[in-house]
Amino acid sequence: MSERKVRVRFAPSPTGALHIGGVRTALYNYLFARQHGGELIFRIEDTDSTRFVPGAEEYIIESFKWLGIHFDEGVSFGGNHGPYRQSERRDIYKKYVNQLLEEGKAYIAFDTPEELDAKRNEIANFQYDASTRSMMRNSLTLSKEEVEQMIADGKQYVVRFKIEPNEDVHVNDMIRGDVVINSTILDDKVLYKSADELPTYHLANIVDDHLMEVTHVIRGEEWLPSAPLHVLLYRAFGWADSMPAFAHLPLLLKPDGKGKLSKRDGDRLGFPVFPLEWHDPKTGEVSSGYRESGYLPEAVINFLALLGWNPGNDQEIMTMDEMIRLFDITKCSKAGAKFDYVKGMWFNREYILMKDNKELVPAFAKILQENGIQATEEQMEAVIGMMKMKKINFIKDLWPLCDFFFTAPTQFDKTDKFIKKNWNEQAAADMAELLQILEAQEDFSVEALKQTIDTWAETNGKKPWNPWRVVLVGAGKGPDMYELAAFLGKEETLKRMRTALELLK
RNA sequence: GGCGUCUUCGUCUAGCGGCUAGGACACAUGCCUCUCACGCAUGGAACACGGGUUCGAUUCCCGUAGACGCUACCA
Repeated sequence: MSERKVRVRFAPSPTGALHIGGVRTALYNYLFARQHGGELIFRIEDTDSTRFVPGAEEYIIESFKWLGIHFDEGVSFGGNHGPYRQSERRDIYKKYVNQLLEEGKAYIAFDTPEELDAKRNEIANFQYDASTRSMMRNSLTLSKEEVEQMIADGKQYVVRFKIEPNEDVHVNDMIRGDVVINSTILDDKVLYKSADELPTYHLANIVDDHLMEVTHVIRGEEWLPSAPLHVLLYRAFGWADSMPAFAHLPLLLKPDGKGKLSKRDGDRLGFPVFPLEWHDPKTGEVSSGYRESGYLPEAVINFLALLGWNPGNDQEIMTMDEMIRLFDITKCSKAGAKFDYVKGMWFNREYILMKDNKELVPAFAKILQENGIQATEEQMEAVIGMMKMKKINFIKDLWPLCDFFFTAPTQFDKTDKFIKKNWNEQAAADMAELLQILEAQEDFSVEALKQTIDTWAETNGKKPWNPWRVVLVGAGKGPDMYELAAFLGKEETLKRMRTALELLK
C-alpha cells in the first residue's frame, strides 16, 4: 500500500446521545490520527431516516468539544471532501449503486418485508443468498420488462449485493490479525432502499470512506462480522488497492454481569454513560452526563483510554499529548473490558488533586451556591486548599466535609462518637480558658495561634485540639485547628466558642 | 441454530518459552496524627479445563467449556 496521509473518521448516527463506548472509539481514532500527523473526520451517518433524533448531532459535537477531541474536517468543521452528512450525499450513492447494478454485482429485489418475514417463518435459518435468491422476486428471476414495469408502477424495491459463495474472505485486522470468513455464510445485503432513496450503512460507509480517502477504519468489534462484506464491496468497486486497514476495538461491558454496557446499567448502578446530560426529545427522559456529574474531561479521557489499551508499563496517569505519543493500536486488548466506573472516579480524584486550587473555584462556587452559601474567591480557594486531599472523588463531595467553614454548628449531638469522646467537664473548663486567652489574642494568623496555644497547652499539659474541634466544627472532621481558626477569624471563632459553651452545658 | 471473536487476581491489565506471575482500582491491617483524610508500609487475591510440542509452558498448536458479538429495507 502506498504511503498515503493517515485519515481516519468517527461516524456516529444521530439517533440519540453519544454512548461512552463511542467516545472511546472516537478517542482512539483521534490518538491514532494525531500520532501519525493525520486527519480525523467527523461524518454523520443518518441513512436511517426513521431513527433520526433532532439535537443528537449538536449534542455529539458539543460532547467532543468538552472532551477535548478535535476534528479536522466534517460536519460543522468544514473540509473539501463533503458533504459529510450522508443524507446529503444521495446522488453520490445512487451513482455507485447503479455502477454495481450495471456490472451485475448487485440486483434489484421486490420482496416486501412481510414476504421476507413469511419466508423466515417458513424456512428455518432462511438467508437471502445464492442458495435462495432464485426463489425470490428480484431482477435475477424476473424479466427485464417486468422489472422495468414494476419500477414504473412505483413498486418499492431494494438493491442487494450479489455475493459469490464459497470464497474465503480475509480481513487483516490491526488488532486481531488475519480473520477469515467464508462468503457462503454472508447474505445478499441490502445496499440501497428505494423507499427513502438512501443507501444502508454498508454501501454508504464504503463509498464515503473511499471518497474521503480514509486510510484506517477503527471501530467497535460489533462490526467485525460484516468486515468481510466490506472487503467484498471494496473489490466490487475496484478499490481493493486503496482499501483502508481495519482495527476492531473490544467492547465495553457491563460493570457487573455480562453483555454490552448500556444506558440501563448507568441508571441502575448510578454512573453516567453519556458525556453530557441528555434530554430525550421523544420521551422527555433525562440521562445524566459526565460533565454535569462533576467529572473533569481529562479524567474521563484518561480513564477511557486505558479501557482496552495501556502503554505497556505501569503508567496510568497521562496527558492527551503523552497518550498521543505512546498510543499503539496494535497493542489494544482483544477482550472486552468491564466498565469499572469506580476506577473512573479514582481518575477524577487524581485529576482534581493535580489541578490548581484556583481552577477548582468555579465548580466549588456552584456547590456552595446550591447550598445557599456566599463566599469570596479567596475563601473558596483557601477551603479547597485545606480540604481537597480529603476523601473526595468530586468537588461536590467537598460540601458535607466543609460546611462548617461557612456555617457555625447550631446543635451538638452528645451521642456523637467524637463529641462523646472529647467533651466533658475538663474539656469545657479548658475551652473557657482558651476563650479567655483568645480574647486577648490580636494576631489570628496560623503561626501566631500556634505559638500562643501550643505554649499554653505545653506548660499546662493540655490537649485542647479535639475539644476545640467539637466547639468550632461540631463534629470529628475538618482541617488543622489553627488553619480553621485563622480562616474563621477572631470574631467568628470567639462567637462560636461562646455559643458552643452555652449549648454544651 | 449458524458464523466470528475472546479467556491472567473481584475489576482494568503487564507478561510476548525459564519470573517468588508485576502494577493499578477496590478491600483489609499497621504506622503517622488535634478529627477526618493525605501519605507511607503490609496483606489476601489470578494464568478456564484437557491434550499435545518442548529439557521446560501463563506464553506455541489442537480440542472442550464458557463469555461476548453478529446473524434487519439499524447503525
